[in-house]
Parts: sequence; structure tokens; C-alpha cells
Amino acid sequence: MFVRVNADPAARLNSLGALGMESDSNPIVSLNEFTYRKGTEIYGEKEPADYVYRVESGAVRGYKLLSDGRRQISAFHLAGDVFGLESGSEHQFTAEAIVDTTVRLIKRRSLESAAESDALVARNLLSMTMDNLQHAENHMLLLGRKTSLERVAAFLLEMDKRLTAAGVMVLPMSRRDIADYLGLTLETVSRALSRLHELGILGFIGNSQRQIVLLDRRQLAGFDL
Amino acid sequence: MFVRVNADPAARLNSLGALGMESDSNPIVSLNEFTYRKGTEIYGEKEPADYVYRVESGAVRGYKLLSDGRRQISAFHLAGDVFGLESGSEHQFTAEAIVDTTVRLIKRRSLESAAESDALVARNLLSMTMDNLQHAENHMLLLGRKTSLERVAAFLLEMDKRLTAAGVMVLPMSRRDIADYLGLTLETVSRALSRLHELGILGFIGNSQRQIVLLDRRQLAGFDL
DNA sequence: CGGGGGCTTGAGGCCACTCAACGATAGTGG
DNA sequence: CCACTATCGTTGAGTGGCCTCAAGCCCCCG
Repeated sequence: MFVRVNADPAARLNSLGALGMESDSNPIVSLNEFTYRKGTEIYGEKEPADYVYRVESGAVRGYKLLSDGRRQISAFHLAGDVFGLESGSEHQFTAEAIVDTTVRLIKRRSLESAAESDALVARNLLSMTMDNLQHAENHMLLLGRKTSLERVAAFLLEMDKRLTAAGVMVLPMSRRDIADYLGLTLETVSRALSRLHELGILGFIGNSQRQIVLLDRRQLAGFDL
Repeated sequence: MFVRVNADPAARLNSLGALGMESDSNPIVSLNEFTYRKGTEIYGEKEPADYVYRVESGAVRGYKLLSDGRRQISAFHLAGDVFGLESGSEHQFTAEAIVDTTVRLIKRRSLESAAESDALVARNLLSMTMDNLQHAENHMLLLGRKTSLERVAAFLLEMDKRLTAAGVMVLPMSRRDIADYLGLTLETVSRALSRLHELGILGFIGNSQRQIVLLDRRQLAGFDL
């Protein structure tokens, strides 16, 4: 997906130095990697967008807030995902670690100069951004036109593709996060999951409500029009 | 509804002639320009994305459909806007002319090769795509978390910025289009507009319900949190 | 004029939200 | 290791905002 960034070792070292100066609180520096603790902010809306991030492990939520606290999560970023790429000089939404999360930082300026001289880097950047846009367009359809059951089904199928291992999907995010991603309340999400459980479409593993087995992907896909 | 267009631009220009035979108005304007009549499809989902389009005049809606007909319009493209830029080789949504619309076609391949050799072109492409992504993210917040009144207020402010001339905003799209853009029904949109009218926030010009004057942008912005 | 599409307005219904209680779980400190 | 607490999740009852269904108006356009 996005691999050619470290082609320039000088840029890599530069971003290391700059990052070291900024590490004041939670983040732990390990080369050009940071680890954020569960629930901590990686960057906030309106902050200068000097870095781009790649998730090494963990999970990140990107969201926007209304003045009265209503929240819309626009994307979950899992291992391998790149986020923080913006048009202007300021971030347009907030990014928070959902669980303890390690990210690799890339200085934006060095990325820009790499794109300037290497058309392959530029093409990858564009392709990544277009993929994000495509995801956003699909999500608009979900938010604008799907029922609660359809939304939850779509969510499960999306997560299934991205983080099912050994038949079990371990969700890093809470019901509230899911709700704010799907434009629902957490109660509605919970009810939809219970319903899918009753229908034999999914099962829970052990005591955790975050470990899910999809028993009938076919029927689930039937809810995702 | 529309003649399936060949990938070859020469064939496409030829089809202009064919179209001219079945349309009664003036179809061809200049070389790589094309005029679509009100309500006609510019391209459909799953069609090969061989061209990128720039709106010269008119208005275009881009939308996705669910199998049962529910529609979500992801963006309105007005004069000056570029649309049709996709990640894969196929279009991910349908584009239709809302009113008679003239577009300029750019062959995708030639754009790609231009980006390959000219970093400025590449940067503009990326910047444009990022702007689209930003719009999509704001729209997700609207669709997921805003009330009907807030959505209509946001819509009016957006259109006001883009197509108000001489104090009057002339909407090219129907109530149904607005509803499908905002994730509402046309009745709810109509009620919200009536409400804003009662409140003295907007007025209608003449007999048309599509010519709107914003009388109190301040108060309107108060609904857009 | 007659037809049709676009828009508004009203009445009633339903799906998701709100409010609330409770159970389960995980994190904390003794 | 256990008690304590906060957080998370489920479930129920009732409400409400938007949707559905329907009627009627206005305008455009033949």
C-alpha cells in the first residue's frame, strides 16, 4: 500500500529529531514510532498538520464534534492504515487512540518533497486519498439511507474483513464508538447486535461482548443492501 | 436511457453527432466539450472511468443507489467543479445532469501521464481529491448527527457560498434532490424551508420556490452548529 | 385548458432516541 | 486475593422526530 516513504534516509532522521523535541507527555519515543495509551489524543482539530501517521499496532478513531458534544466518527484506522493526511495546514478532525496504539510518524514536509521528486510516491498518496474518499462515499450512503440493522450489519462485515483472525473478530472499540461511527445511539447498536445474535447470525466468545464470531456471513450480507 | 459510450475519444466525439440527431437542441459546443440535457446520465456506477469532467455550466448530481431505490447524493457539482476522479478503473457512483449542463472532458490516461511528469499537476490532483474528502467528512457529520433543520440550514449556507448572485440564490435542484443529499425526505425539507420562511430567515422570489434570498445569515448560521 | 410534475401541508405511524434500571466487566487499592 | 468502584453493555418503557400516506395548490408547457 504505502511503503516507499522511507526512501529518503535523511528525511527519516530529520523527522526523528523533530519528534524527539515534542515528546512531552504520554508518547514514548522508539525511533520514529510513538505509542499512545488508550484514550489519549494523537492530534486535535485545528492543530497544525505537520505529520502523517501509519498505524503499526492498535486502533485509532478519527472524529468531528458539534458544539454540543454530538460526535461523528468518520473512520477507524487499524494496523497498516495511514491517517492524518490533510489538504490545509490544519487537521480537520481529532484522532484518538482507542487502545494502546503504536504509530509511525512521517513528517509531512518530507513526504511532500518526496512526492515532488518521485512520481510513484505522488501516485501512492493520491491513490490512498482516493481510497479514503471512496470509503467516505460509501459511508455517506450508510448514514443517509440505511436502517439501524443494515448499518450494524455493514459495520460487522467491514470489521470482519479487516480484523478477523482464526474465525474470531476482536473489536477494539466500544458500543459508543460503534454508535458514533454509524450515526446511532449505543442502545440501538446493542439491540441490533442482540437481534443478530437471536437470529443465529453471530455469536459471542467467552464473557467478552467484543469478541464476535460471524456464523452466517451470507445472511448478514443480506442486510447490507 | 443513454448510448453506451466507447472508450475511444474519437468514437465519443462521433457519438456526439448521433446524440445530436436524437436531441432537438444544440448539443455540441466545442472540441472536447459536451452538453448533457436535463436529467440525462453522464456516467453510471460500474462504468469504466476513462474520463474526468469539469463543469463549464449547469449542475451535476453524483449519487449511489441501494437495491431498493434509496438514493444518497454525495455531492452537487457546479460550474468550475471537477468530478469523476476515481481510484479504480470503474466509477463508484452515477453522475447525472440536473439541468442542461456543459462539461469539459479530460482523458484520464492523459491526466495520469501529465501528473507523472509534472509535479504541479500531481499536487493539484491530490489537493482536489483532499478537498473532496474534506467535504465528505463534513457531510458525514451532517448525515450522522444533525437534525433536519440543521441539515437544511447547512445546505442553504453551502449553496449560498457557491451560487448566490445579486443577493439571490437560484437552486438548480429539486426538493427531492436536496432531500437525497441531506438524508431526509422531500416533505421534511419542505417543512424546514417553510419554517425558516416563517421565522423571517429566508424569502422566496417571485413564483419560483427555487429562488431564495437569505435574509438573516447570522441566524441561519446559528442552526449550523 | 388539461395534464403532469414539483411543492406544500396535514394526519397518523413507526423507528430510533431518551430515560432508566440492572448486570457484567475490568481496573484499583487495600 | 478480594472488595470496591467506574465503566461498559443489555434490556425495558415511553417519547418524539422524521417518515409515510394523502390531498390539494401552483406553475409550466404542451
